[in-house]
Amino acid sequence: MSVRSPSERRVALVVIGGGRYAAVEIDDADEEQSRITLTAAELAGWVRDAEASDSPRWIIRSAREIYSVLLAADVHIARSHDLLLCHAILRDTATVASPLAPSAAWERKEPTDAVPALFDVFDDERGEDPVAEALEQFRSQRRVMSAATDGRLTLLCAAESAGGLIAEEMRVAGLPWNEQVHDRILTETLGTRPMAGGLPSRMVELADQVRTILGDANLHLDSQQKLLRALHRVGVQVESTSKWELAQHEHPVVEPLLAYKKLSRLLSANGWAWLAEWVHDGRFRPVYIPGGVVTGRWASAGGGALQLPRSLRPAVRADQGWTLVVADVAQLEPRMLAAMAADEAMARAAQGRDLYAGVVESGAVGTREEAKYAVLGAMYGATTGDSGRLVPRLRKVYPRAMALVDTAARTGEDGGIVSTWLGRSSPRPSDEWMRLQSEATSADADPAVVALARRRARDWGRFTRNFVVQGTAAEWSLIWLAEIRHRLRQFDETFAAAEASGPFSRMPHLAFFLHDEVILHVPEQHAEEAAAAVQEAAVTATRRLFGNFPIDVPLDLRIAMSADK
DNA sequence: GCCGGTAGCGCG
DNA sequence: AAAGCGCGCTACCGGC
Repeated sequence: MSVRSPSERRVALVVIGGGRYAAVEIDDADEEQSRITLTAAELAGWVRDAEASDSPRWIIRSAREIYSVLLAADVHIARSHDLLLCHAILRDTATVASPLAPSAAWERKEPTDAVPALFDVFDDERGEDPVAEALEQFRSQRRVMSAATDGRLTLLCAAESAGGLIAEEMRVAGLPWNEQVHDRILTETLGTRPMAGGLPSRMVELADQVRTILGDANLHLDSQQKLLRALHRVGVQVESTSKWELAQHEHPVVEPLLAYKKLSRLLSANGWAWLAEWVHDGRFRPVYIPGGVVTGRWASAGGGALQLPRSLRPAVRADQGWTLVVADVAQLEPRMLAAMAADEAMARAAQGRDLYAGVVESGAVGTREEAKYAVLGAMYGATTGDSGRLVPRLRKVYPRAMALVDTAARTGEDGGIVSTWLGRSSPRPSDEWMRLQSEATSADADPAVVALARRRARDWGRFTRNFVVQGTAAEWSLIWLAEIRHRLRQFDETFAAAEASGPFSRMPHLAFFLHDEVILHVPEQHAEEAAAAVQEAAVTATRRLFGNFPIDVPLDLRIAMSADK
C-alpha cells in the first residue's frame, strides 16, 4: 500500500443504475475529467485493461459491493479508496477540527446474513446523479484527510481500503480446510458419529456418568436451570453452571460434567453440521467485515471465522504441492502501547521475542506470570484481584506508557472521546450514559444513582483505555496485511501469469486473518519467498506507524503443511 | 412456530 | 459474578 502521489491516476467506478457503471477519470483537483459508461458485461474487462496499463487508484463505494463482482470475473485491483469504510472513519474522527459531515447515504448497512449486499448495486433510487454524489463525497473525504497535517488519516484510509479489498479476496480464495482431518478430530474427541439425531458415543457416556452421579436418569444437561437444581441437590452449591465456577468445587460430578460441556460446545459450534454448512470443495469461506468492530478490528459474519477452536487447527491444510505460511505477533498490544507513548523503558523490555520476560528483567515484577497479568491489567483497566494489585508496580517502571492509558481512561470517564494512533476515534457515550452522569452531579442526587453513575463511568473508562491500544494494534495489523498483499502481488507477476488458469490457481495468497495472525497459502517452491515477504511487511508496518522509534514487533513465523502449532 | 434476551464459551 | 477489553454463535427460555 502506498499513499497517493500527485501524479497517480484515479478512476471512480460508480453504479449508475440499470445494471450500468460509470468509469470516471478524476484530475488532480478531484474533478471529473472524462467518463465512459459500461454495461455489467463490459465492466470487468475494462477494469482489467486499465489495471494492467497503469494501475489506478479506484474510487469505489464499497469493495463488498463491487469488488466481489470483479473477482467473480477473476479481475484483481491493486488500490482503492473505499468510500463507505472511509466515511465512518472520517465522520467520527476527533483528530481534525472539521470532520466529515454524516450522511446516511454513505453509511455502511451491516449485512446480517452471510450473503454480500449485492442488490445494493442495482438500487436505481439512490440519488439524482450518482457520479456527482460519489465525487462530491470523495472530495469531502479528501479535505478531511488532508486536514490532518501528518498524513495519518490518509494512511489509515488507504489501509482500511486495502483491507476492504483483502477481505473480499480472502473470501474468494478461502481457507484450505481438510474435511477428513476435521472429521477425524471430531470422531477422536466426541466419539463415533451418531446415525441420526443422537449424540456421539463419548458424549453419551459422559452424560450417563453425570446423570448417575446426580441421581437423575432423565436430566437434560443442556438446560442450565435444570442442571443447576440437580447440582444443588447433591450439595454442589454453585450460582451458575459456568466452568470457572464448577472448577472450584471438589465433587465427582465436576470432571465428567466439564468434559461433557467441552465436547458439547465443540459439537454444536464446529461439529459435522458446521462442516457440512461451511466447508465446500476443501475451502472454508467466511465473510469478513473490515472495521466491523468499534476499535477498527475486523468482525466476521457466518461460520464463526474468528472463533475457530485451536483444536481444529490441524484441519487447516495446504493443497497438494502447496504449503502454508503461518505468522503471528507475540504481544502486539503492549508493543503498540510502548511505541505510542514513546516509552523507551517499555520498548527496551519489548526487545526480542518475549515482552513479559523483559518486564521481569526490569524488576517491576518477579515472574513472567505476574508480568503478563500486570500488563494485561494495565491495558484492560484491572482494579482488583492479582492483576489489579500488580498494575501500580508498572506505573513506577513505565510511567509514560501508563500515563497514556490512564489518560485515555480518564477521558472516557469524563464522557470524552479518544483516538488511535492514526486517528480512528471512539464513539460518544450514549445519551442514557450522559443523562445518568448529569443526574448524579445534582446536589440532591440519590446515593444509589451516584454509585451507579460512578460504576458506568468506570466501565466506559475501561473501554476508552483499551480502545487506543486495541485500535492501534488493529492499524498495525491492517498495514501489515496490506504490505503482505503488496509484496505477494509483486513477486507473483514474475512467475505466475503464464500458468494462471483460474482464480488463485497458482498465486500465493492470503487465506486467513485473525487480529494479529495471518495464514498464507503458497505453492511450495515459493514458501521461503512468501515468508520473507511477511517478515518484511511487519518491519514496514512498524516503520510506517512509528518511524524510527525503536520498537520490536517480532513474528512467530513458520512454513508448514498444517496450521497446527 | 417466531422473536428477543440471556448464559455460556470459543477466539484475539 | 470472574478480577479486566473487544467480538460471534448456539442453545435455552419465556412471551406471544
